[in-house]
Amino acid sequence: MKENDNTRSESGTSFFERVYEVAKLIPHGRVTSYGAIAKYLGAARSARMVGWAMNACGGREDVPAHRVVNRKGILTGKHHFQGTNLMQQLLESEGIEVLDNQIQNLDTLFWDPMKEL
DNA sequence: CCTGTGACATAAG
DNA sequence: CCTTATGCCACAG
Repeated sequence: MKENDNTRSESGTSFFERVYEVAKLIPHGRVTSYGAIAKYLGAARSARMVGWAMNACGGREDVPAHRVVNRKGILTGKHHFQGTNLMQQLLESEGIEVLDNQIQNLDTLFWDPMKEL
């Protein structure tokens, strides 16, 4: 095996797609954090990549990016949605309480892929 | 190979 | 919770 596998663009299974896969696994009415997803993928320190993956998701409506928030439960990425309040609307539509861009009852709504899967 | 980037996480103030 | 700074890592060019 070559340890020097620069640019692992193999098999089309990029780190990004894995993020999308996990995002799709998020149950309705639940939320998770970028770090949790990153950790589940084996890259706990790549939480930023998770967010960046979402940025690249553009168009992948299959990816419920609105269910992914930062550790505080704040809708940090809402700026990337088309509507300023679109993200919140989506969350509320799933029965999630959102106040001032922050998810309420986060401890109850939080969904950890490491724990649930 | 190097540089830039980014929707985080953590620490310190 | 805020800002500021640092780390960290994968990907694009």
